[in-house]
Amino acid sequence: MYAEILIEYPTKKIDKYFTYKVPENIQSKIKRGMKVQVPFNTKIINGFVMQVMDTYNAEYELKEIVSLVDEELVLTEELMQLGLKIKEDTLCPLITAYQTMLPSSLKIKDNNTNYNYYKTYLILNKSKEEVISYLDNYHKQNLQTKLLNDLIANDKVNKKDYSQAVVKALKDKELIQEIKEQEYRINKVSKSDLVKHKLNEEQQNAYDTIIESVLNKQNDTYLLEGITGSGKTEVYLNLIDKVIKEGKTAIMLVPEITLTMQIVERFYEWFGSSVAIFHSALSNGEKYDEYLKIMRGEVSVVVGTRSAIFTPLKNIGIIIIDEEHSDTFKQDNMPRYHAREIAKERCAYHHAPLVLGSATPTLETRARAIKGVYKHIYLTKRAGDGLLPEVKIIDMLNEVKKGNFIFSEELINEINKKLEAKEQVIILLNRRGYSTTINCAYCGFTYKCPNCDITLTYHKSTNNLRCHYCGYTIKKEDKCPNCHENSLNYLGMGTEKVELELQKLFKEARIIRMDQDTTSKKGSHEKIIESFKNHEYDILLGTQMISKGLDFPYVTLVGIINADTSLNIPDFRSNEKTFSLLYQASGRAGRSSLRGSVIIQTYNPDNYVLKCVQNNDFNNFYNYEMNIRKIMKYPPYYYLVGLKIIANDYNLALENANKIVDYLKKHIDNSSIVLGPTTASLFKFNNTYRFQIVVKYRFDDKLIASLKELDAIYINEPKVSLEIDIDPMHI
DNA sequence: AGCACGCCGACT
DNA sequence: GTCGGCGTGCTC
Repeated sequence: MYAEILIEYPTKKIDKYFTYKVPENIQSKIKRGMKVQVPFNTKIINGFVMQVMDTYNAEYELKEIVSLVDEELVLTEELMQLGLKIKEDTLCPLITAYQTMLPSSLKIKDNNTNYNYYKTYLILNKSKEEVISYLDNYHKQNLQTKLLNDLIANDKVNKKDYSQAVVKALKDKELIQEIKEQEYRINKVSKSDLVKHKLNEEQQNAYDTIIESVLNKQNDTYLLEGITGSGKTEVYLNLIDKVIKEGKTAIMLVPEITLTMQIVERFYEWFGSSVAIFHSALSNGEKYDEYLKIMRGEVSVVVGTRSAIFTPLKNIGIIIIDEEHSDTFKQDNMPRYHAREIAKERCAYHHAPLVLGSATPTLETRARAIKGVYKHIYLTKRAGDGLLPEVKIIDMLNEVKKGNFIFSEELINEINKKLEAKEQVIILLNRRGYSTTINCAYCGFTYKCPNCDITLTYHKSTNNLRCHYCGYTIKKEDKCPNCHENSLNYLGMGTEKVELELQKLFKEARIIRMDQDTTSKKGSHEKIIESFKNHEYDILLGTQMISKGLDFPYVTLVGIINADTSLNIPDFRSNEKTFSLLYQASGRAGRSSLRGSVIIQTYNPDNYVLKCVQNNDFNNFYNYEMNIRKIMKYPPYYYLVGLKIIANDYNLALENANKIVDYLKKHIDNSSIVLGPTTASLFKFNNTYRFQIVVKYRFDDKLIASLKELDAIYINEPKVSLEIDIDPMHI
């Protein structure tokens, strides 16, 4: 008997199967998808069984498999096939695809840690009658008596509840013994007095439509487009409830669990121990446990982030992706997969519907829904009595003239009012883009590429501005070309500075800040959110992380400082991102019966994106932005591929980048557009130089083959590496 | 990926 | 004369 083995090394150079002999003692157990140990070159390493064969024509002596690593862990046939698909779609080594499906504790690589978690219990070693008669003759009222009585009443007790000495004494008397039981680290039970909100008409309608697909085993994709606060979660909960009652399972993906703890709690309340959660903030042991529960078929629902899409649930009845526009669903290292695409595959396999939920879906998704590829369901009303907030746009140009650089008069007045009324305020400060962009402190002017409509990136060494899509370059002037002020070196402001300023203006206010610095510790997210929710603070100041999914009933004002910064990020999606960010942030205001208001400060008060946010008008924004995408040939009208050429030597990188451009232009369809090479957004990083090429295409059956060809060439190129990102989220 | 083999330079 | 630099090639 022989087996084809996929080796653990995640490199394209050995992305193939190696054949081994199967020794007698494991022949009856070995199966496709199992983890084995094999001798490889000079070492013993792990690998996956890809195929078991009775005969094999070897040209030389084959080595033997050493052992099976884990008989319980078998990658299901579904996932085995999914791995091939991922390799095909993202051009990664096959083993990398399988590795990402497994929690790190189970990955195919050397680690022999036993993640099983045991709890030690004490049980009686003699019959209850014997112990009772012992106690009758033993009159001391001490801890030993207490423990024995406890055991008579409860059969088993937790060892940790009693001291080592007491346990030892009774063990020596041979009255008790210890037992170990495997325990899951996370144990939740459902709430018995659960309040289930009655669905409103729209929600009920959405539910009825989608559940039809579940019951008829139809592989439909739905876009559930619901305004903030329209109660999408309630629809999900009801759908999943029904799916479970049908004896099936469900996966629900969320962008970031820490920010979505409120939703997870709802899931625990409904489904208790039938829920497994899965995300990166879990410890390895916790992940191992949750994975084990899923593998053993002990749970029906998995709630988690991107990687949860690979959990080995059987008989999936529905997959839901909440906040489908979030870019966390695309992995930005190998394999560069998008959870939405994986979800489609899995739903097709299980004949189950996929639900994409968002208030601001990506244009790609919405375009498909409008074309009828996806089924489009709207939720247009807030679930409670809440009204959508009133949005005001403040022209910061006027404020700067008055000397207000950070807070406008209007915002200060409104904050004061809210503080007096004992209501809460959220201040959102836009993070600056990672690239160096230049804008004018007085009028907000930014340099844009005339060809790509992308903000230009500043290069200090050459004092010029460059488009990192097409390479367009312009010299930086001293004076702003728009308002002619000498004010072009404006460098935004950080959350800390704003916090200081805020504290100065509102001396009595209790302010809490939430950004990268204050949330680095595990659990700090939840702490900040919890304490703000409990009204221990009046003002929450933070970056984008405060804009998503949170529900604070007493927040009635959201202030957005510097709405422009995200518009200026050099990315074709920056309008979309800005709309979504501001719209989501606005949605934090007035979620209960109190009417909320939103103040947006900007240097571009007439900007279309902001106007659409003001009118809560996603539809209008969509039409406007689709038009730009069409003219500029961006998704969803064109597909994109991003190529990065990385080398330690500037000239080597550039030469190869040029070669690749030539190669592509020669080999791919001439309806496709090749842009670049140009410096990548992180041009010089870690002493390596990065150049970038962007391909825009509509229909090109030669492209993928060419990319594979290039990929194969650069595998054997030691000094230059090539990274290909098909369907990138940003370039 | 990891490791052995191999062919060149400056040292106990 | 040897130790060790890393470039090259192979792994069932």
